[in-house]
Amino acid sequence: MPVKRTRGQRAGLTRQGILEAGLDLADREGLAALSMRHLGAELGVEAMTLYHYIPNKDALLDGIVECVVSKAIPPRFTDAAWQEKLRSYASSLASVMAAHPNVVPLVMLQPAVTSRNMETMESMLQSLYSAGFDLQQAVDVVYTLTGFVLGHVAVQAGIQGVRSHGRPAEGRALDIDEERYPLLAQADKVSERGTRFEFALNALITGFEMARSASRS
Amino acid sequence: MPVKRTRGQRAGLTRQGILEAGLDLADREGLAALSMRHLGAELGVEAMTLYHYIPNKDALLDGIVECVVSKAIPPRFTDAAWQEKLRSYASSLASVMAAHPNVVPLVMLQPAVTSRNMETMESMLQSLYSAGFDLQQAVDVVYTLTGFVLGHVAVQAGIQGVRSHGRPAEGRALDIDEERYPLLAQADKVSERGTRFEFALNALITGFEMARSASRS
DNA sequence: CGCGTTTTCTTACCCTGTAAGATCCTCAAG
DNA sequence: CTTGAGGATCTTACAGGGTAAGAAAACGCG
Repeated sequence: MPVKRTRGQRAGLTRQGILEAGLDLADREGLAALSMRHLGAELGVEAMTLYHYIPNKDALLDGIVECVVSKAIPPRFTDAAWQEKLRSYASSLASVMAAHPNVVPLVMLQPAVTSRNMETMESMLQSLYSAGFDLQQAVDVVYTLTGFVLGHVAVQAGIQGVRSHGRPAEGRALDIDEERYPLLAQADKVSERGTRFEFALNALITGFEMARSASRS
Repeated sequence: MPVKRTRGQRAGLTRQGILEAGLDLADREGLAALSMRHLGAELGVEAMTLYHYIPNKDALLDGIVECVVSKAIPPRFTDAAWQEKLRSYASSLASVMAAHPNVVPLVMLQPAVTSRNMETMESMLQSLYSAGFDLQQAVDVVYTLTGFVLGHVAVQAGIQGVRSHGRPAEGRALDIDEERYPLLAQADKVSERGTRFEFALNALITGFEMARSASRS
C-alpha cells in the first residue's frame, strides 16, 4: 500500500512512524524485503529521505527491535512471587515474538539494551535476590531465561528470516525415514506443540528453585 | 592468504573445501566479509567458479552450518543415563558454537536437519523414552534443550554477526546508572559468567526430572 | 593427435546501502 | 506581498553484492 503523494508534497514522516512501517513491512513480506528503497516506497518517499530520520540501516533495524521488544514487558513492579514474575515476563516476550516471527532473527542478533529492558531486569533481579538467590545466581537466572525464550521462539518458528530470499513460511516438507528414526517419525506426526513452552518454562523455573534451595544448605 | 595460481591452472576445488574455507573466513573476518567474490579470492578463484560446486549463497551458508554443527555431537549410543546424554550433547554443541561465534547467527537461522543430527535426536529420544518420559515430553525436552543452548550461546556471545559491518568483537561499552539499577550495576562488575552454562543446564535437567516424576504419579 | 567433458573466467544485470548536492516546501521577517 | 532561511525531499552516482549466460581454457580418453 504505497501512499500516493502529489509531486513536492510533504510526507509527514516520523522516526517512530518509519520504524512501525518497517516492522509492518518485515511482518508482511519478510526481512529480505526490508530494504531502504522498498520501505521508502511503502511510505511514498524516496530511499534517501529516510536518512533524515535514521542514520543508517543498522539503526533502523535496532529501532525495529526496540519497537517490538517494548511491546512486551508488562511485568510491573508488583510483589508477586519471583516465579510469577519470571513466568509473566517470559510468556509476554514469547508471545510478542511469536506475533512477529520474521524479526526474531533481529532480536537475537542484538540485545537491545533499552532503559525499559533494564528496568525489567532490575525488577526481576530484585525479586530473585530477596527470595534468597545470591546475586550471581540471580543474574544467571535472568540471562538464562532470556536466552531460553529467544532460543525457543527461534527453533519453534523454524525461522526463514534473513535467508531464503523467497517468501516467508512454506516450512520444511521433507519426511522422516521411519526405519532409522522411529521415535522421531512418530513424534513428528503427533507434534501438538502448543504446550511445549509452558512445559519447558515450568521445568526451568523448577530447576531454578532447586538450585536456590541447594545453595542455601 | 589468497592462493596464487598461474593463469589457467586448476584450483582443485571441492565442495567440502569451499565450505571449510568459508567457515574459516567467517571465523577470521566476520560474516559480513563472507561474500562470493571474497571467498573466491581466498581460494584463488573467481566468484562464479564457486557456483559449480554450490547452487547459491544460501546453500553455502547451509553447508557451513552443517559443517560446524557436525563438529559437535560426539554423544554416541551408549547406555549412560539420559541426564548425562543431554548434558554431553548440550556441552559439546555449546563449546563448538563458542569456538565459532561468528557463525552462531547462521546456526540459529536454520535447523540444519542433517542425518547426523537426526541420529543424535533419535538417540536422545530413546534414552528419554525408556527413562519414563512419554513421547510428547521427550520431544519437548530435546527441542527445549536445543533452543536453550542456542539462546544461551547467542546472548553470551553478545553477537555482532550479520550487522555492524565493522570488525567482529569490540563489545558494548556503555555503563549502567547505579542509581536506577543498583543490582544490575553491581552484577555487571562481578559477572564471572564462566559457570553460567553449567548452572542453567543443571537447572533445566533438574526441572525435566521433576516433570517426569510429576507426570508419573 | 582430436574431441568431449569438466572446470574456470568474462561480462553483464539488477539490487543494495549511502555520500553529495540540487531542489522544493514552509514559514517567519521585513 | 516579497524574501530569505531552514528543513524536507529528490537526483544522481558509486562501490559492492548475488548470479545468469556464455566464452575460453585445461583435462582425460580415444
